[in-house]
Amino acid sequence: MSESPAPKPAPEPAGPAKRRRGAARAAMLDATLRRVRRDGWAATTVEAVCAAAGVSKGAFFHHFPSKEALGVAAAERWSQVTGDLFAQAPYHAPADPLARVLGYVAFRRRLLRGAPPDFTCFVGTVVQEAHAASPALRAACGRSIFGHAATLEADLAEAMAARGVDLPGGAAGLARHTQAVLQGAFILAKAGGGAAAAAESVDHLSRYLRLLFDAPERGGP
Amino acid sequence: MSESPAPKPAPEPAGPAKRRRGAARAAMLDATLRRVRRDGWAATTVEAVCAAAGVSKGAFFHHFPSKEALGVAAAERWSQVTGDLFAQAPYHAPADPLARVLGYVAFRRRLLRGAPPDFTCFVGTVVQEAHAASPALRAACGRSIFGHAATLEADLAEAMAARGVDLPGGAAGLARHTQAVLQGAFILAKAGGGAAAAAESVDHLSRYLRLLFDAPERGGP
DNA sequence: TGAAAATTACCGACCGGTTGGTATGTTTTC
DNA sequence: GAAAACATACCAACCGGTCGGTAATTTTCA
Repeated sequence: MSESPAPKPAPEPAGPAKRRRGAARAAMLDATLRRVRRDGWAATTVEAVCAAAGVSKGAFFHHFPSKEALGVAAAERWSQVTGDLFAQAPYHAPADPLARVLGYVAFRRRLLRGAPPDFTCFVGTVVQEAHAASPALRAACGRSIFGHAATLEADLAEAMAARGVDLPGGAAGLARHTQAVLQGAFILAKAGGGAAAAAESVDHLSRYLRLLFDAPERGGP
Repeated sequence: MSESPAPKPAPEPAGPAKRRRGAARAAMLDATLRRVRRDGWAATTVEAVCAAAGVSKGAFFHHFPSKEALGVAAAERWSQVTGDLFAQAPYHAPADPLARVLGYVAFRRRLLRGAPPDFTCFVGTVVQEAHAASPALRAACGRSIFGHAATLEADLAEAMAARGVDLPGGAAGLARHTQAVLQGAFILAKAGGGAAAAAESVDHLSRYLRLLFDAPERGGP
């Protein structure tokens, strides 16, 4: 999936202060999410993760067999954190499925504030760097992105059925497209456009959906 | 900008065979484009570039003061190679500006074949990895992406004027959105969707443009 | 014109810092 | 008291970058 606010303003003490047993793993995961979104996957060293999490290198390799395994675990945590965020978001309330879909896009749009590290997607960042070198990481990121897309499918399918809209790729294909627009928006933001450039694209996505569902007779290519 | 076929099936002899003087620099640039599209920026070492180009490390640092400088030069070469490709493409022929715009999208769609390294964008890949660490690289990639977007602006503006379409971001904003969709399509391809997932999104982009220009009264948000 | 001079192109060994990973010891918790 | 949860010290490989040197090319000027 993509994007979210800080996955929790956890205390994260700089030193190995007193912490609940087993908290080290979670601290390393959170540090990984934050660091990678800022610096990228390759530029995030395990020592940097350890320092940010306030643990030693020995602790790191006690919990994770390799940096790659850390990435897979972090991608799964990303899926969970963002999954919760979107599950609890208010856009599910409307009875009209189209309103729920547009509410989702508006919710995403509202998250686009601050600098790229604040709103860009962990798994989107990682998959671009690691897709060739690490099948396991690629798969974990793919599950996150396509899994999140799948959460939109039901609402989209319902809206399409209600308004008689038919598309070549179906609701699933349209759901994937929403994620492509978001991921591309993040790239433009990183290329210098900032949150404004990303928001612009999300606005176009919203407009596309409204055109699509207001004028179902103007179907596919 | 984004994407293209192989930037030239140059001979690129593996060894330091007889070559025209000064060809080393071009060979290194081409090797960089190919390697980075396959492995990413950080995973592409200067020694790998040298090996692929059939030159020594000494030659590399004779032509480029640093790896970062190589990246900037490669981004500029990417702009030039892809600029030529699109300038010579046939989609400029139609008299109707909307036909030219849709021709561009169809042309991009046709390029989506093979594996991600064959159709993804060099500067899009680099900027995601290097935007935080290297302002110079970020700027070079930004120029490439936004510069390519600007080549669509005139046709879009003409089409909008001809059909009475008005949008918040104007023709420039819509041009940037096309690039966001393409960049996002590449991410989905790398996440496991392959060329098919990318093509699906480009189809949605084409549909958006057709809806937008066929129904100008259904304007912005 | 032609050879000396200067510049450019290129080579490959080497260096110092970094990085992922390991081996081993110590503390904490059940 | 044993096992899990840490910490410390260390290592080998790697990577960007440097350096002294050589060959080819171009420029200079008698």
